[in-house]
Amino acid sequence: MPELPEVETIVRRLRRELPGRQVARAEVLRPNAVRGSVRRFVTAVTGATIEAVERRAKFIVMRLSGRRVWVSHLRMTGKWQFIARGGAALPGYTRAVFDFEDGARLVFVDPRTLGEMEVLSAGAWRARDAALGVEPLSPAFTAEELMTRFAGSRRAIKEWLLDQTHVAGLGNIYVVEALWRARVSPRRRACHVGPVRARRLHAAIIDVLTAAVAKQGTTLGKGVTHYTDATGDPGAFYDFLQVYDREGEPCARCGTAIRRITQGQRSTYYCPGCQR
DNA sequence: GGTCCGACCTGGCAGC
DNA sequence: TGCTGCCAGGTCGGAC
Repeated sequence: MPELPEVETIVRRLRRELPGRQVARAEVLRPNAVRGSVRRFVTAVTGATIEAVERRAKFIVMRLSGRRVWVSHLRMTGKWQFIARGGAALPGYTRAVFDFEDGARLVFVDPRTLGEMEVLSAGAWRARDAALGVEPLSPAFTAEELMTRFAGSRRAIKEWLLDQTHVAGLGNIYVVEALWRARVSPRRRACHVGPVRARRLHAAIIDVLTAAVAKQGTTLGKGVTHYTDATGDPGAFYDFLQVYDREGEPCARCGTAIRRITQGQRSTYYCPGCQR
């Protein structure tokens, strides 16, 4: 599922292709791919030039001419695919198509149709941005800041880390992996994560995200619902996962069988032997 | 204000 | 082989 490393991989690919291109035609095939009025959205992107492609948390942010911002979120199964002029036909589950003046296309594909996009004013995007938490791969993300924030919450640390208003961009896979690396139990209350564990967790979050970005993210399986980047390539980080999707396998650190529990209606994988 | 939980959505897969 | 029902999970909104 697209989390920070997967979205970053897609953004890096789109950044090579999109800046400077003008949208000649926009077609929304499934209305719920757009938040709000489809007609207004199509009017806003048609004729606009993409000036920059950025990532914020799990959002893909395309800066448009006219100080507008095209924001998309892939949710579970969304994908952006760039198709060069004369390239492949539209993939299955295409939800929106954007034709550029030079014949290239940008296609939004989403089998489970939870992904969505919208065009915002620069001011509206700034407000949305301000509500998101710190970027974990930025200098602003420090162990001290993390410790201070932990102190105010009795939530389980795993659920706390998934809250995008705290640390932006983390999702289920990388939270689970970071907790394993830091030897912190996912059930421990945030306010009971002391300085030693907080520093380990801070380092583990940076390490696991950096490693996953280097491997172009994680693809869990095959099929249309699994992550691929903007050119259709899968991520290669799956083999480096230590606990996620490894229920019953021995922990690489202590040999205890990896356990799966449910927290906040989501699967959590952890080692009951060495995560405390 | 913080926390919890259902809804959204549909492909994949296990079980029968 | 075909059908049924559960599972996956990021975000939002409502309830407590």
